[in-house]
Amino acid sequence: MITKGRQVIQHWYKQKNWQQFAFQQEMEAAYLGGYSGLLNAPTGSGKTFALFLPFLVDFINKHPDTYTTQKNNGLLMLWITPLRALTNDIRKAMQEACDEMGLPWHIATRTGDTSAAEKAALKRKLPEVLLTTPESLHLMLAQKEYPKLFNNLQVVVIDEWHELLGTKRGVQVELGLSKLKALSPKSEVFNQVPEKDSGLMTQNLRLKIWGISATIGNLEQAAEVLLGNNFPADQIRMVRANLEKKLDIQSIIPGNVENYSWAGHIGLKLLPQVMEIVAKSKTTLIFTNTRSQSEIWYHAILDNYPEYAGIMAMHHGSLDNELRNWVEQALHAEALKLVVCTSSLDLGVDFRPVDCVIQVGSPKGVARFMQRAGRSGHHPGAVSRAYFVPTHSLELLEGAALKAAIKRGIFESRDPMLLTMDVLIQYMVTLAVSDGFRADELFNEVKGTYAFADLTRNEFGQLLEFITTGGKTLAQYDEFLKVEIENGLYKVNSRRVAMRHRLSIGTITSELSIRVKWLSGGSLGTIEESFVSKLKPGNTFWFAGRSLEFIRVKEMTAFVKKSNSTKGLIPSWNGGRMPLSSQLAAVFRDKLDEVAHGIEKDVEVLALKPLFKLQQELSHLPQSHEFLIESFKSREGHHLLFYPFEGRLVHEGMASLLAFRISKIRNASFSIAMNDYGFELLTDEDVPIEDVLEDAGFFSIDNLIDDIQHSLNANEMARRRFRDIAHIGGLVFTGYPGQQVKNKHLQASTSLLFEVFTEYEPDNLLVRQAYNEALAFQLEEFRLRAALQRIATQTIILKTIERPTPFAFPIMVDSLGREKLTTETMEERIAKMARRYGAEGVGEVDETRKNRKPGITRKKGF
DNA sequence: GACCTGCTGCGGCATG
Repeated sequence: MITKGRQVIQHWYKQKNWQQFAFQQEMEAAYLGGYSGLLNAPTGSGKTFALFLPFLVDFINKHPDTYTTQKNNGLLMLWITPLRALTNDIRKAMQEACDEMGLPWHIATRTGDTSAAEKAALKRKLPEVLLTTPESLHLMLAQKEYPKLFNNLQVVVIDEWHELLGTKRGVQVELGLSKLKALSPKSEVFNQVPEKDSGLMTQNLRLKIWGISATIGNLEQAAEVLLGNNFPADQIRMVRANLEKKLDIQSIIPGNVENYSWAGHIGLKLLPQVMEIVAKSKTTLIFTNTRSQSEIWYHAILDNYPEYAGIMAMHHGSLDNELRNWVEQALHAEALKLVVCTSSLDLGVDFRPVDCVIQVGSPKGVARFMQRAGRSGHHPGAVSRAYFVPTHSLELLEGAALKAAIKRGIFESRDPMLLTMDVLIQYMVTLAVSDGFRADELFNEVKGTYAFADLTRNEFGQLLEFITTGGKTLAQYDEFLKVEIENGLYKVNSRRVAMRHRLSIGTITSELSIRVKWLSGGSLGTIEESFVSKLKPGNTFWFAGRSLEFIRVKEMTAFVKKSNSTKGLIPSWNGGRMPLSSQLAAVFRDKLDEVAHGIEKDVEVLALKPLFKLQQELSHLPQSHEFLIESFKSREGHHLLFYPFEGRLVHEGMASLLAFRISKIRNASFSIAMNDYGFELLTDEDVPIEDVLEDAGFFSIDNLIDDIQHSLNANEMARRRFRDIAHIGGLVFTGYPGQQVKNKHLQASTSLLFEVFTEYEPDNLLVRQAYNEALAFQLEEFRLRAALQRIATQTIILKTIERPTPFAFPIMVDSLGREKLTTETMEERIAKMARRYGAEGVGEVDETRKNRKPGITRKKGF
């Protein structure tokens, strides 16, 4: 028999003239069956309705006669997204559906954009559906009597779970869910875990938890993390959309690879080819890897293709929100033909008009490239078109690797974070701020999460002590005594502490930046202090796609006016440095192995043939069982080049490690340079590399941690990590909104705390976390270990070379920028380098490098 | 306080 709910939905589908996909039906069955789990579906696949509609069917089935009149049902569905903008879009879609079906419901959002009045209204009258962010959920948990809000809660949805998984925001979500589970009726089932598929379903578990995730390498684990390790295994389902998305990927191949840049990261040489594609497409997104790169590209297009003025825009994270919103709307309205952007457009609203995506430079990962490619061709059945633009010759092989990886269905995993004590401390204080908590209860709830499954009672005790007394070290400072214990209830009584805590909920930390404003008012975005300090009044710089004259800085604001000059500096920002993912790196090595075996089925490989031929002549093309080391002498000293093809972070760690191990045999100091493919050790000493290689321990993983601690400034890395940890854990207060505490002070205070802890309480959990994070994320220890183990099985090919090879050249050029101060421009120096080594084959280096000033001394290994 | 190519994301008071 067809239920009332199904009937209503079917009718609605018909009116909409929509078809229901198989996975949507599967999702509905799982939902109505009372399951929780993970929906694996890409954006633009109707995933929102795949979850929302079953929820409506369920409700209508339960209230078949009153669903059109019944109001004030309390909060039934909580929908969490990582992006504020998404909450608004989804709200609109849901509200429209409810209106059309005659449900008199209120769908609301609650984010940082919600006004105080609206927030108060939400408390008085709960909406049926609330869309919010992880941070706002925790702010709700910091309110008095918060459990009342969730009295009627039926389901929590975590949208874009893959984006949160692997971050501290993800851990925050886990903790939030653990509380919602504990509040839900029959929550005791969470402590009795039946066998999976035992056939005995734990009945009446009312709260359902569903995650929505794009495809990642560890979907099963993603579901485990989401639901926690105390979730009844018989109530978990995985629903996969399996929508065949047609993807058309092409690499843009430079006309003459031999003359294409051997090094560089900007890629402007291919501008004409790129613009040909743009001209042929309706709407194009050009993705660049850095904010300054998008400014550079935008500027170059305006210079060379002035006809794009007015139909082209830019989008990146340092531009003002107003500007970005305008761009997004204009994209929707088909008013733009081209947008140059960074990953700020990776996620978010669907831009239907977009029919072409161009990726400039390595996307560094398969999943990221897929995500971006998917921004084009959103119509059902449409083909997503994506182009890859290499910024230097060897990068072209990444194009072949990307295609192969996608064909093989390889995706990166998102590794969940474990035992992040800073996030737990923040959560504990959050609960203490509202209704307070009892230690044993909370310990059990928290143990149910994936992140804190291994938390010991002793560690938990240390955290309790920390928030009540400041712990061993800080006990004498009042400001760390936040939480009081009253009859076993941990509670914050001070209004000041409570207020300050609410102000600092969240796990995202960022540097203080300088706002760019017109003299006449109106803000453009933000730039960094270090860039502003280079400017003198009257200087011109390019930002937000405009030529600006710098007037002055006042109170963290740089005032500017319009400039007519077409030349000017382009700001750079200090963003994160992403290494090539290990999955993409592995396929890249496969491709290289094919090359070494003379397999030339890829257009990219075919185009690169002359380059590889030269590599073979000058040195060697390593097969997968070989590890290439090149050595040569120059006026600069002795160069050793290693090629693990394992991403720059691993190379940085391995370079320091090997330098340290060499120095144990022979006293020498090294300069280090690296890119995603390999690294260079440069020294004045004549290192007997053959002897060093004979030493079995050279690539060994024995004493790895110890050697790393000696070779790298591990303390410094941990100290920097500790800054964020101290912020999140609430050890420092970053100031009231609009009057941030100066960075210098914060640095000084976190640095001081780090030292105090290290000295008096070396086993402090937060300090330990800082070291662990440095090891895991800065050094990618796990990957480094795997790489060393791989190398240990490979045959080492040591080649003495006369001049830099195609493999070596990009690494050496990267190191140029770090060399001693000279008056030569980058262009002159590269030309000189090419001449010096008689590298006729060496193509020109990227245009934009010409203007870069040489600066700063070369980085010392240790 | 280092970065030299270097991303993204959120949140926020005081008061009788």
